Amino acid sequence: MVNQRQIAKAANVSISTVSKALSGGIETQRLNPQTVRRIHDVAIKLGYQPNDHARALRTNRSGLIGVYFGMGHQLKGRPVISGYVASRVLDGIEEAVVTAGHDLLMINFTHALGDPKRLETVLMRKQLDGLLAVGLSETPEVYDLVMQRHLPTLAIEDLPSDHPAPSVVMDTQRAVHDVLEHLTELGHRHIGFIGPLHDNASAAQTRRLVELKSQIKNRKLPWSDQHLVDSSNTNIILPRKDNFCLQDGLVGMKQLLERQAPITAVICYNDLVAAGALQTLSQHHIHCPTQMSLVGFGNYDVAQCLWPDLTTVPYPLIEMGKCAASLLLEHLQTPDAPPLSHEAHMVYSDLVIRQSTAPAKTV
Amino acid sequence: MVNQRQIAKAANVSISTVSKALSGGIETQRLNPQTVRRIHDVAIKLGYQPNDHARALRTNRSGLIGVYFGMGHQLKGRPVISGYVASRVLDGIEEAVVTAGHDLLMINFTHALGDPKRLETVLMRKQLDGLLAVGLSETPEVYDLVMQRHLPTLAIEDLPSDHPAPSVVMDTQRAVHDVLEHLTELGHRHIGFIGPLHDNASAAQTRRLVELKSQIKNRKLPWSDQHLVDSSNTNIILPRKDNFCLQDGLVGMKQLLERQAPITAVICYNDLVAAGALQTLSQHHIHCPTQMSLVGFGNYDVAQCLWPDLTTVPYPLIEMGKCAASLLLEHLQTPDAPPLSHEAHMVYSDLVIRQSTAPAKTV
DNA sequence: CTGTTAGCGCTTTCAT
DNA sequence: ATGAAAGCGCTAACAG
Repeated sequence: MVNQRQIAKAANVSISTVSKALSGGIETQRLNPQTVRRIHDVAIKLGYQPNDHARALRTNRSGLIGVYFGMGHQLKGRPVISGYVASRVLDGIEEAVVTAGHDLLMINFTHALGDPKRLETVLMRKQLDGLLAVGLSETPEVYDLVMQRHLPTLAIEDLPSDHPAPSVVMDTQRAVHDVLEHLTELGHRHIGFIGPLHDNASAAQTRRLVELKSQIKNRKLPWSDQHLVDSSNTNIILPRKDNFCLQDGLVGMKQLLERQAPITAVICYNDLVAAGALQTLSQHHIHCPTQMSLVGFGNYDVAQCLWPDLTTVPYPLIEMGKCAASLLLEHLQTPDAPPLSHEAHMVYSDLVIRQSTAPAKTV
Repeated sequence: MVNQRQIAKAANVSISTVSKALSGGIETQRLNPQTVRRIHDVAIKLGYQPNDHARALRTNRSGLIGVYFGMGHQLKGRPVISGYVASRVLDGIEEAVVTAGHDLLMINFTHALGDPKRLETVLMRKQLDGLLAVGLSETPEVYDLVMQRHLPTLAIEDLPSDHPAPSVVMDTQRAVHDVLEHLTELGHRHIGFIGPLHDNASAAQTRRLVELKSQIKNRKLPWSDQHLVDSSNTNIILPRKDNFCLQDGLVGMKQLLERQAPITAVICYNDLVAAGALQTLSQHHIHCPTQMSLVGFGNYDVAQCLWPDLTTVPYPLIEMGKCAASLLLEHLQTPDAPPLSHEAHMVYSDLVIRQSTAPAKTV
């Protein structure tokens, strides 16, 4: 393994000159350009790569960004990273972090559910430069920890409600707006909503319903308990099995139909739910979209595999990961930067209109 | 940040005694148990955590495992980690690595497609202890690199065909056996196969077809070009868009039907393809499973969302990741271990029988 | 059983 | 414009 000493010897300079020449910073400019060039040439010829551990030890900066996933992403020992949300966010993060020349260290709690100690441990041992956190709201201790240690941190999507942290979130308001705009343009007025039928709705899922209610009210569309199915409303709490979202849709749509309300369009809290709803519709011989329009959420792969394929609001998770990572890295690269802004950065993506929505039947 | 010196002072011992006491190894046992206990107490009271960089610098072992994804996982700039295969494998790896007290460093080539230099760089800078590689077959240079550097490496699923590397793969033979057993028990004899209709079949996908042909022959089932649709066979090469697998199924099943062969069951190279095939069937008013049985591969989420839901062979990717990581870590923890065995470790998971397969029509 | 010492590779004053 | 030297926190060889 070639180090600076060997370069120094080969280039006939001292080891500290080598360090300065290769640092690329202001120090480099103070050196004789010829010396710098010579050192560079030697370094390349010898195939030099700096030792990140030595550098980290000396400078207290590791070049590592940590990724933390809250407990919601690993409920009941289920895998974390292959989850819909986690994998996409991670993809965005990875792209931005690697592009910026940093490296990504996975930290999570698969084996220590709800134990923020693990994060603290990694933090101390690995000297993380920053943290990206998905699902902070469930573990305020983690938030306290990073604040106390002044660890630059950005929350993604799911931030502690009581302490507003620097964060990147989806623009739910706009999403709901676009869905309602689309449906009302098609002539729908009685619009139903199928929400989580289990006891573990995420902050983002909750936001969707709150926002929907508010905008439905603003638009003066009809709304009552009849239009909504979720566990607050029905006392149905489905077990959270592998296919729990699908079940929510199957059961939710059944509920909705039994009520015989004059609903012509249903919004589902995600695409899997919509898939379940679609199955219930076809079992009841109700044709989608001519008799009932359906809107999903997320633009999952499933959305394209169904027939009819789903009109849906994409959940720009990759973008969100990328955005959060970029903001964090920019912050880190600015010396004496002011603390990260506590206002949420909004990310959005346009409604994808497919075959599951059609004009409302004119009665 | 508390270090060993502070512990030494507080416990009235020398710094090297602290190191020995906390090492947990054979050195610890040579010390006075009382001293060890005292040092431990102090360490805990002060909240000591070792500095991994210092340790790595000193010992040349970083405690880091790298994960490498080959180019197939990031075709045309598409995201890597959120891919079906990558995310699941990663999940298994993460679990095993973190359980064993190591940490996971993401390395990949999102921004340096086909550039093994990037791996080399990370290797040198970060002193990786080992590597887990998914998709090695596409980049033999990477394989050469790790061999040359004696970096303990385990390939997952996709190994270089010419040089057999230590690897973990799915037991394709058994998978195909179980599918054929199931179908023949149901009375099917004319069995079709829809393979990749694009020019980038993975090694695993190819293996499935090869194995199928071989076992069909052994069972003396009818087989001809009529039973197969893939790009070698039809000159159809679909563009690899977002939903390319679905398209393969849509188009592939159409081809198969046009041939009017007496096929009663079709195996698809994955569940998304089966989803496409199902759509084509319903457009042609052919009922699945009574008129045509369908078998998928992978047990994707989609498989459960379809109607009928799919009989499918699960692809035990999480298990495979876990298995590979465990093997690697075990190897690393054994001093003077012999090189990793070059024989492939097999992982398997049982056929999931759902609604898309039924007895063959007796003509 | 415990302490002294050297040094891993790098950055960073401080001198020259 | 360059070099000498100190030291980041830890481990390991050696000495006592």
